[in-house]
Amino acid sequence: MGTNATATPPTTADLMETVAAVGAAYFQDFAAAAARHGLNSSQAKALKAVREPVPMRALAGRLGCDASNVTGIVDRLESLGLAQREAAAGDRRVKIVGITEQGREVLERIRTDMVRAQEAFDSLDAEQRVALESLCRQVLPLLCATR
Amino acid sequence: MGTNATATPPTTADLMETVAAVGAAYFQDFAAAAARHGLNSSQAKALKAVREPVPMRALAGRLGCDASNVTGIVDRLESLGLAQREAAAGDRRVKIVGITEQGREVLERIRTDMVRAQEAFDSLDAEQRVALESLCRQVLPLLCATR
DNA sequence: TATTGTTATACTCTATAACTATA
DNA sequence: TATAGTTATAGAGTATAACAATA
Repeated sequence: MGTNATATPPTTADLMETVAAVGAAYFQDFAAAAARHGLNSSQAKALKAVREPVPMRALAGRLGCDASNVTGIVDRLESLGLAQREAAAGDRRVKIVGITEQGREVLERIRTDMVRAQEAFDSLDAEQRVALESLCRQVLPLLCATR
Repeated sequence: MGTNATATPPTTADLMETVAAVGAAYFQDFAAAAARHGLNSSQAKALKAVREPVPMRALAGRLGCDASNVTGIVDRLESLGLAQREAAAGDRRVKIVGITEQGREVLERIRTDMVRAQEAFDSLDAEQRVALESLCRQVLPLLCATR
């Protein structure tokens, strides 16, 4: 049941179409799971990003949005007890955002709440997992390269 | 240079993380390419969806948005000469949206304008393409399943 | 009476600019 | 003076509700 080397390989355009469909479906599943926990996708993405403490401004960079938005996003997480701001030692201007124990639990629940994604990737056997992970890792740096 | 069967397979959680990163990077590339052609991602997604003519309401379903938004989206495509509305034969309430020749050209240019995605998937050899396409196709129906 | 497409309207998310407090 | 975070504000995208035309 390995890869069929004789199959005609898809064109780059075909591959893009298929990968786009997977990406879109995955994101939908993610957003729905986050919503069930009272978070929109930006807030959930931020919660994921603060698993290691990070200054507000750096968080904006990670989320790819303006720094002014991060205030509201972190406000929401903090009001739910999922993240917390701490003053940075050394520079009293910066605040460092970290995840709380409760935040970690919610993050974990969101992931297990992504039922479709769970089923989809659980359906892959060990060899297929290795293959998919490896292909994604090869493709990822090229996709992220700054031009 | 085939898959390494002895590598420890990633957990489902790891796999989800990696696939999410690929999906996000791909979408960014797509949105940037669309913007270079004067379209936002919704409009570009709609242009892709009307390669086969489709009624306004059905288009809303495909885009996963409310029908009221489709009016503006198609207005934009029509004003750029990329799509056109036609009265449906048989039911004078419905309008069918189709792509124009110019629309097809723009769609093609958007794809070739996704330089990072092009490079990323061009970097895969024939065997890797077959493998990635096949894995995506296995996973996709599970990801899209209505619950 | 139900449905299609449209309009009017409100809400959410994001970006820009101005402000404060530190450096 | 420059920078981190915040606030005020405006813009874009989306959803809800009401409407006209048609079924």
